[in-house]
Amino acid sequence: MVDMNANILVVDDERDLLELLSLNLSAEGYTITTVETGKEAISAIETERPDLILLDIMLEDISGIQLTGKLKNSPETASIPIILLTAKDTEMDMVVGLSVGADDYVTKPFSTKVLVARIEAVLRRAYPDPTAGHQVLAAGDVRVMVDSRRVTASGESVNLTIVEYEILVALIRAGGKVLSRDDLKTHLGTAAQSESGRIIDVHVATLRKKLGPARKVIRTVHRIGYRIAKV
Amino acid sequence: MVDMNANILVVDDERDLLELLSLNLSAEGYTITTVETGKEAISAIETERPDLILLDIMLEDISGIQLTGKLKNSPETASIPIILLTAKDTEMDMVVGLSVGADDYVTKPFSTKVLVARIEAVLRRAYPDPTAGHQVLAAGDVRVMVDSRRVTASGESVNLTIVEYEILVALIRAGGKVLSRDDLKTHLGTAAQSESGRIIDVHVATLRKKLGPARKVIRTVHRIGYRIAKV
DNA sequence: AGAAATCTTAACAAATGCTTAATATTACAG
DNA sequence: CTGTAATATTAAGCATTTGTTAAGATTTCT
Repeated sequence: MVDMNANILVVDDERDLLELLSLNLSAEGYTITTVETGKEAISAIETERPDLILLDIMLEDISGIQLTGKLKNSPETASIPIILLTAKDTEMDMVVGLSVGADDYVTKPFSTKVLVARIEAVLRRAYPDPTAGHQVLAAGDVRVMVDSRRVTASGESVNLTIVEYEILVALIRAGGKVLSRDDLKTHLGTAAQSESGRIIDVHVATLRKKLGPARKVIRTVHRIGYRIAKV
Repeated sequence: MVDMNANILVVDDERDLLELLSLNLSAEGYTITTVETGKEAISAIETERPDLILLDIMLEDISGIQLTGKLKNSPETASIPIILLTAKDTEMDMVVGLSVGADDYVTKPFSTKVLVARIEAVLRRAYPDPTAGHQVLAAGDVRVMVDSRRVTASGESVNLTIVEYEILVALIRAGGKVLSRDDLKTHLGTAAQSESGRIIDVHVATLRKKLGPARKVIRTVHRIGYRIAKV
């Protein structure tokens, strides 16, 4: 379970259903907030910051689909998963709902068991286990996401070429140890020939340029090579 | 198991077989109703509303095939799955039976084990697990409804070929991790052969074209492969 | 079997980035 | 402080990689 205490907002204009859900979902360990109209929902989202929204497709003041579109188009709320509650006979609406950005739907009537299963599936998808973490290399303000080969410097995303990337990773993995230009060439596979000398210098130059202010993590060691600054 | 307590109607004019099935299937946890004629079957279907019908192809008053056609043509009964029981020497009939709408067939004589396996397979197909949920994959403005294999880009429905779809899903499931062209070929099963490399490029091109403005969710990683932008 | 859709191959155009070379700047010895 | 060697930077040519298109091969559907 991702978050046993997920904060769920239920939006529906049937009081009976609200009461029922409130009771059953609380019993499952969720924190429930209920509102009856789209307007109330919007303000509740701001104040409660729910982890998940259960949204009836038919509300009094606005359609659940419109509200979904609205929420999914706003950067602050786009990441909040939404499960639509629909009647069986509104399958068309449901398809539209999904294409507008809803994460799942459940047709009424539904059992608590089914609903809880869906809720957990959606939560699991929306909030992946952070402990499963992807490998991240870091040096100073520079971070390297190994899986996706993405690099950030001072929080900014940076686009490195394969050579620049390999040089950076080799240096960080060396953990402060000095790597000679030949060492680096070896890491690049281009090692064997090691003909002309200035290649690495050029790549380091472009790498530093792209790193911007964070460039200081790459230190030159005169007559020896390069190393990562441990700070 | 979808429904351990499925209600099964057995229609056959051999009493011995009825008794045998009744015994064995009850032991497997199913609720069994048995009748000997087509006429009885029709009234039993109305009163019992069975989840599955085991139907002998040769009855006294009506052929199992005719009955199948009748049931599959009536809206109220069309969704009830039917397994035909046939003798080995009536293979022709069996083919006709399937074309009329039967869901499966078993040739006599059969073991309980085989029959139960078929029953469960058919039930699983007819009554999918409601807790399985309707998974939706998302990346930027691209959404994939896994159930229906439908894809939308910027809200517009998009028609993808199998290969394009598989590439898209593989990339999204990778969650931003870079997939090499070989990785993608593996996902397509076309991995082993197909030496020349440009295939994936072409499919990615057509995929991007179809995605329109949302094409930017597929990023090229030079010399490595492709990945999904986590926008 | 014929038609339509899809997959694959091949070719060329465009872009990317590696490398070279030429020039500017910095580090270090004396 | 000055000269020399080492390093940094920049720009441009060239090779590789990728994007795209169209035609042929294959599969699928009717």
